[in-house]
Amino acid sequence: MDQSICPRFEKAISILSQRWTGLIIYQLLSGPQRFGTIESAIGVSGRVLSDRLKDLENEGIVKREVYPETPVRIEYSLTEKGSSFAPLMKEIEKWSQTWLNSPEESK
Amino acid sequence: MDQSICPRFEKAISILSQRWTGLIIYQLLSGPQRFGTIESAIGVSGRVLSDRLKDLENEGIVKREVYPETPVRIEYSLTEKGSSFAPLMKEIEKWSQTWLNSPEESK
DNA sequence: TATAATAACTTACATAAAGTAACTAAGTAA
DNA sequence: TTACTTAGTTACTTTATGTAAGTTATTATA
Repeated sequence: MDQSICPRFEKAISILSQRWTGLIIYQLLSGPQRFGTIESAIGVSGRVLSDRLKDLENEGIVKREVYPETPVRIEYSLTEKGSSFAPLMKEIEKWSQTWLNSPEESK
Repeated sequence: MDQSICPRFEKAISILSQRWTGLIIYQLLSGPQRFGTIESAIGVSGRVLSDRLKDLENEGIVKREVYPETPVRIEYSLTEKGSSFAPLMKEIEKWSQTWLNSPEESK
């Protein structure tokens, strides 16, 4: 199959091209948040959000913290590795503002 | 569902988070290429590559040109809009080189 | 005591997206 | 007439995602 694409680059792309991961990271860039907040902010289903957060935790991008209040509060936040996506997100924002005009016409 | 994410940003993310589109754009950044070349370079199936190229053409990101040689040669290339992904790709590369170390351990 | 509320998930099931491999079309060449 | 090549498409299988109900733990309320 491939013979020339850098495996690190491919890995990075595979993270970003998995549905929802980009938005989850973007969302967490605005600070630690709970499961339900992320869910309703980006419109992902709980089933998939649960999967993604586990994946991102395994990648060392997201950190999960439990606060034993009542009811329990669990907060997800970005690690340093996760926060390092900020410039990338800025680039996406920049691209979108330069090249995407009417938000309507995109169906 | 969501109430605060910029629709342009969301659209950009939705392009990038669709499987294969990032790699297809990246691949085309090295110049115009034929269907079969892209297919084997990134390891995507023809069925999906066909879909994606149509989508990207509709988005104005990719251009399709027919050369009636024998057998016919069809070349896909990036439009200006497509080429403008270059800085974004550079950021992904940069991120991957900073944060992804051993290409093995990522299974 | 029993019922209800809340957050964070999980499970079972249905639909959509992607992979695989065989097939088609057009234009030669053997 | 058969075969070759590129660029797809089609039929079918597997995987990913969506939907909605259920689970667990803890506390409040009737």
